[in-house]
Amino acid sequence: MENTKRKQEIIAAARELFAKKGYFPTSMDDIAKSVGINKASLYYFFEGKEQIFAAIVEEAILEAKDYFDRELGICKPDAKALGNMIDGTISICLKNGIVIRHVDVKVADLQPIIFEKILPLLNEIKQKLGKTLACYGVKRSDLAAEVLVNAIHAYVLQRKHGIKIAPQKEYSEYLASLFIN
Amino acid sequence: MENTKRKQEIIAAARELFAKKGYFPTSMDDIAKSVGINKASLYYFFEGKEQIFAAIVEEAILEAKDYFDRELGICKPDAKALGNMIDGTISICLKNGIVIRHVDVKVADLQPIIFEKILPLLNEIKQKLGKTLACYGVKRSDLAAEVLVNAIHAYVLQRKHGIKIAPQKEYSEYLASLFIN
DNA sequence: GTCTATACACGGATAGAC
DNA sequence: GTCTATCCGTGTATAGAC
Repeated sequence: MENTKRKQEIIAAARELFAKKGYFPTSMDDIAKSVGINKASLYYFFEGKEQIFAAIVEEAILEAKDYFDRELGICKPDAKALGNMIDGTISICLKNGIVIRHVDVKVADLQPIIFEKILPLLNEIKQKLGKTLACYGVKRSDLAAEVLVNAIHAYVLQRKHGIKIAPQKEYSEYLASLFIN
Repeated sequence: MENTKRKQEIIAAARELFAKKGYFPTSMDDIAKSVGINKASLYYFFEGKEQIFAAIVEEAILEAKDYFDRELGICKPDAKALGNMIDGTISICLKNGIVIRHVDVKVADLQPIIFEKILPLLNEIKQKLGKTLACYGVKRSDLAAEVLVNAIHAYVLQRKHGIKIAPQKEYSEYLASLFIN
């Protein structure tokens, strides 16, 4: 039961490295060193690199889904509320950086199962976001949701890599203002 | 002089593969097979994998810069014109898919020179786009440019990987309508 | 220019001692 | 659980014949 702690350390270290350097450039040795154990020990907890990745994705999906289930239910036609929701979304995506990089998963040619877990979630979020926006009185809410998700996606991607970009709060509020005046 | 043709074939094949599978998962053998020659022959034209990548980036930068120098000069405050410009941008990015994935370049930990070539271009485009939008009467044109570039970025990324997303024309027009009413 | 053959490094993974 | 040692596949790159 208490090996769960080590396992969690590994997931945390790997999440950080994958998000920062990418899946392929991160070696098992990198992960091990970051945790402070020997490479071989990783295989006591996980079957392999893919399984570590899968665990990260699993965890991130649960957390993201949880957040959106809470936040996307309400309908408060208010630019400020929308701005806050966007801000929260960015924060969550920054933490679980890997989720937003779903294309990388496909590119990685890992177990397709992983990819097939993420895509439905993303679509579900888009759907819910669309409904929320519709209730906010936004026209073409389907496209609006698409744009919103994309704008967040790219923002997170750049932030993760230290590329200079607008402050999070400002960006979130501006995004909200595009859809609600 | 006429080895330029083969060189161009290699660049084209590699561009396609890098954009589709990513830099690391693409092997020199993949590229060679795609061209229809032996792996070893690649080294007659290029010093190595990084150099092929650099050549792609070089070419893409020139083409993109050329396009934007032509398109971003004019100021025609018209949603239709803006929609067309966005549409053209997406097309160019789809062709030179790799440019838009500038984060991958950083992630790849290739010659930093490459990355430093792309970032200024991207910023230049953002700048010009901002000016154009400002002249279109868009308020907060700096943030608008950021959002626009990001929305395009993510769109291209998903298209490249066959993820179902709104049709290009529709998406472009909707984006334009967000900024110009 | 293009090939075959091969050197060589790196990274994922396993065996087995402690 | 964690280690050392090692295997082995893959992929970049080179040597050298044609």
